[in-house]
Amino acid sequence: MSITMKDIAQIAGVSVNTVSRALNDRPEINEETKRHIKKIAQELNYIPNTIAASLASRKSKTIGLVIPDLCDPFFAMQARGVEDTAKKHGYSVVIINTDEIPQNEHNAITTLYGIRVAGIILTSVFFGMEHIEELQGRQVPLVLLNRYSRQLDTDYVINDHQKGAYIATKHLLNLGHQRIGIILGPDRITSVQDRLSGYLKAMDEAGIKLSKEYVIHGENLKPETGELLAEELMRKEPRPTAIFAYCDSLAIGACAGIRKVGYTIPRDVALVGYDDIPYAAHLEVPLTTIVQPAYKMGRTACEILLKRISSGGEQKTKHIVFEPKLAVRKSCGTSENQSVSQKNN
Amino acid sequence: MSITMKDIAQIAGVSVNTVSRALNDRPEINEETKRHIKKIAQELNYIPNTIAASLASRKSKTIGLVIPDLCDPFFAMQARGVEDTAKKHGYSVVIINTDEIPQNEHNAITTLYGIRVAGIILTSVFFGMEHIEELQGRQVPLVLLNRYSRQLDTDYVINDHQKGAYIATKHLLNLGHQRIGIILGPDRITSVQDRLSGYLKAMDEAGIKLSKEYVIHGENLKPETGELLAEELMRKEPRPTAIFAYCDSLAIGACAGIRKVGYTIPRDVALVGYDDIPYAAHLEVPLTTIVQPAYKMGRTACEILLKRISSGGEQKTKHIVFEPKLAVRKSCGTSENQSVSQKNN
DNA sequence: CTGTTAGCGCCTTCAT
DNA sequence: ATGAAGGCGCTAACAG
Repeated sequence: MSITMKDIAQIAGVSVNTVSRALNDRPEINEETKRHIKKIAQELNYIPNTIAASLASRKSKTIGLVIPDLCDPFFAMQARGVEDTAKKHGYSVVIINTDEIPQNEHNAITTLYGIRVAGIILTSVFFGMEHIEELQGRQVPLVLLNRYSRQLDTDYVINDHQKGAYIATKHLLNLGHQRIGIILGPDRITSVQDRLSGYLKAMDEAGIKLSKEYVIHGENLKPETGELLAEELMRKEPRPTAIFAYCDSLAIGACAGIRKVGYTIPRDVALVGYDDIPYAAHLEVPLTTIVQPAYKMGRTACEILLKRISSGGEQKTKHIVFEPKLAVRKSCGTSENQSVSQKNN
Repeated sequence: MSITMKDIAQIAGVSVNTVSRALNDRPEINEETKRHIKKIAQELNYIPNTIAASLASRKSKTIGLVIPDLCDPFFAMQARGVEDTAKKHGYSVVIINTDEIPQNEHNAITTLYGIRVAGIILTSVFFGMEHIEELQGRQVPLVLLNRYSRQLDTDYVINDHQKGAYIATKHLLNLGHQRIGIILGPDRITSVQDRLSGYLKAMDEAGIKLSKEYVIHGENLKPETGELLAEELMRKEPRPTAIFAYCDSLAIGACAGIRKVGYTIPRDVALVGYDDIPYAAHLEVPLTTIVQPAYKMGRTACEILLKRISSGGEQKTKHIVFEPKLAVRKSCGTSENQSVSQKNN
């Protein structure tokens, strides 16, 4: 079958163990024999069987990444941040998409534990934390990305969802809008709740009594969903003059939905997104949005995970919170047609 | 540490072997004891150690996906097609990005072989085929995605690159354009060569003597690169009246580049992309492009790979070629300002 | 420094 | 239908 240390050992006339030591650059070995063994391995095109090594050492060199949807550029960038960092440290990453479906997330964790990954990054955003407790019980190093838990003591890397939503809403308020609708993902997602709360806070501070009609949830974060939700919102009476979308993917769909029912951005309705995916700036109407450093967040999450893996779990939990920033583009109108001068809180 | 079959065996008062048979639903076992064992496993929250199983059975349940860049929506969609399909069949997928760098691709293959994946999908598009021969030598099932090899007998799933480029170029020619520039990725990528050749064929048929100045290659497929290349192209004298971009990512960058040097799409220059990523239709100027069914291609590639894995490699190689389609949008102008009536070849 | 002895957790013969 | 023995390829103690 495939060539093994045993083969090399026989050729070199040493024990398997010595081969192992040579190939793993252990200190307790003669430089000479090491070179010799390495040369033979080279010639035979030997590639070590990582899974056998994992089994024997109880140490895996792969990590798991559980993510809602790779097709969403925001998550894709985070995934790259993770993968690049993992690779740099000799780790591979198994990616599993969940489409925000709780059962999928649970299955993903089971699968990853089955492979005995060295650790898991949970980017999916299901509100239930049972899986997580289970993982903790199984001693699997874990980092939450884009979400956190108040009850559980885990590392996490997030953006300040509430603040971001607050800034976005405030921006719209400052432009003079009052009837501001919001389109969101499923209620079970923690960050959906956080961003909603930021929105509510801003509305409340502005003394605006909000109609519940203006807050609507979709089943997922895909553009198609955003389209539907925006249509629905624009058909309310009176219709909103501004919409805040939970994320850019929904916002992109919202653009289409708004257009479909005959309205124009920003003339009839202002739109703000969240994430600042690379396409936001290039849309038909460039999108005003909240910036998150997706790649960096992925990298950070991975670095923390790797640290926790190598530290054997004995270290204080880390909580990294990135600051959201507003990127003003055309989807809320230019300064000429703004009612109030824009103040970036 | 983590609970094993041995633990279950002790509790159930049977041999490890029997546990294995029960949990794997083997036929040669008493229904009664099977139920009993499964119940115990359940209660203990047992999750089998997949890697131990792999080592013993010499069968892995993970496949490798080598991809240029997850952040490119086209590849992301293909990746999802692969992942969904793999998951459905009980496989996990390890994704490795290469950024189109040959050395990265080689490393990726080594890594994947190291974890003894059941098979590999190579979406990266390096022209060298040495790695592939090596894989074949190592008997690793392999499917090429987006590229193919004439010399090597491997499965592949592609879109007809040459034809797609031909259609795109023809579209521009039919609109009356003569000075058509083309911006491409690195020359070592097979599909870059194929699309270039489709473009050249169309130009040749139209009897247009082409200045080599209008054909430019970039180092990668990122929008930033597209921006640079488009700028360069628009500064030629005389400047092109149309640009065909190797892919939508480059095209999106090209939009920015064209704008930067003071020109407007489609008034001053027409633009055609390739891939039809989800954002193409929503751009500042909706992009005319060649449609590829990315998700389906990923799914198909994965299905073929899984078939080859289960067939033990004994089956004829499969070559799937998807037909490219033109999606006409605004980036080449509306019919009013077209010089020639548009004929979709 | 190197070899020997034991596994890692599971699957695969072969017996029974 | 079940058990015992052996091994997958490697690492981890020990010896020496």
